[in-house]
Amino acid sequence: MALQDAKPAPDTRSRILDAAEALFVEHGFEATSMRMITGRAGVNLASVNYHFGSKEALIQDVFRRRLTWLNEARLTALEQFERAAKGAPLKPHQIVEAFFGVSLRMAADTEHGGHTFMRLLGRTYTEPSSFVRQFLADEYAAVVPRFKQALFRSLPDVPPEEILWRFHFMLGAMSYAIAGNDALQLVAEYKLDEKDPGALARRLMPFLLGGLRAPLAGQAVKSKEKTPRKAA
Amino acid sequence: MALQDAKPAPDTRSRILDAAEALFVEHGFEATSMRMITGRAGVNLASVNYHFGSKEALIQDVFRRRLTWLNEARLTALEQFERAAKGAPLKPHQIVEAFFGVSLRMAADTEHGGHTFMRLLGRTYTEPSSFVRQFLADEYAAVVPRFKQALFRSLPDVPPEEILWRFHFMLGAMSYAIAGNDALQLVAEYKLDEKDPGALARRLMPFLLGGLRAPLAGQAVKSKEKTPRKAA
DNA sequence: GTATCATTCAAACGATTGTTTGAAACGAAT
DNA sequence: ATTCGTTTCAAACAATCGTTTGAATGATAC
Repeated sequence: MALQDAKPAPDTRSRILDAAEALFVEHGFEATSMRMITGRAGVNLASVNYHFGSKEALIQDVFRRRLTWLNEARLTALEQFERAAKGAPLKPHQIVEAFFGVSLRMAADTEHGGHTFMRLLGRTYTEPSSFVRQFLADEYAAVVPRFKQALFRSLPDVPPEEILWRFHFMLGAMSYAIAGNDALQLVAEYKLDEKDPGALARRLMPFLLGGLRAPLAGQAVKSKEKTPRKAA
Repeated sequence: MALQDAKPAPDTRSRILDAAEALFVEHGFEATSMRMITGRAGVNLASVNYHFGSKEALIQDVFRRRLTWLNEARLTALEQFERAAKGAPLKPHQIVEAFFGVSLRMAADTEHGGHTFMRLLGRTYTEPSSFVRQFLADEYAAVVPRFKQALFRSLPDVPPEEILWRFHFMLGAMSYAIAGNDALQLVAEYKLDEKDPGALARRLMPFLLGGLRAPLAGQAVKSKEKTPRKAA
């Protein structure tokens, strides 16, 4: 075929990736069998091992396909803000926007699989499997230090350790907001409105910023740690 | 033996529960086999099916053993605040303390398995397996409405829907803070200090309150939703 | 001692797992 | 038309899965 120069056509490789991505979200890595994947993709069972080598390698490729792009987009967004700032420290909301805003926009893309992937990614942060965690660590190695440094400069009065914790908290809130859409039904009766993918971002970003800029715990008061008295 | 009256002795049942709890955190439900569980517990393979019936039933009992107590403790804490308030609406920080403070105190208990269990619980919110989700929903059925109502009364100016979202965000931040301790290593080089289990609570509670009370998103602006221009 | 109960044990069950194999089918180049 | 490299296919592989079985063991009551 000649017309598959632009779009390589739904070839076996990407059909497998799509099917695996969706099934991993639905059932998890372990509970998703090769036969489920190849069955959904409409390809032969052996083709996964032929194209990817193993199930582990397939899992990694499922992530690599989109995670590399995502992290580059986050870096690009950060650098754009930094260029505009001309050496001045960024505002916290800009850094949050660069990291989490990009993620949420990807999660809002329900057509090209971005939504599915972000659910999978969020779920994977708590994935016990060690090789997945190691893989994630490698993929994030180029991004995290840049954002850390930007946050340190942006919030010079906040202890760096505290900033890292809050970054971690923000990551958790976002991941659950995307991945744990099912868990939301514990709290509310309704689901996330699929018709308005931007709604989550509009609700989450203020929460993240509010948490990031919350007054520090009473580091002066160190009497009893029963109940935090008042924060604001 | 006569001296095993006070402490019912590490009987088979609870040895299985302990081993399963630890292994589920370490490897997840699917990746943890019956043979791993019985091997660590030092009991016969068939004893799981004898005492619990099936692997599914074992999983549910692992949760039930501690979750029932946890939810009762959360309710007790809430009712204590409500009694003291004499009908007046509670302060947000009191509600957060009742729900999340109790959880964090359980997570700080590294000796009696509370820490292990809370990691497992946090991880399970994103668990795809349907029967676990259904089970969690049932266990939370008595607790969630009470806290929802308390929050609605406490924040009469905030739309109820927004409150539910923020409750969901808080749940996510806490779950990740506990369960995703491994994910923290993506961000920081160090781990949570095991010697100071209360540290997490002191860091997390201000973050949660800051997010809960953050100013609402600019619900007036509704121009284009390409890139959120400015938030603050 | 003997009967009765609950529990433990080694062994095996069928089903399913990820992976491998060797032949068949395909497309492009000679 | 024939060769070559790539891809697909049905079938089988050993390993492991959760579960079941029936006999051995233990403790308790008669």
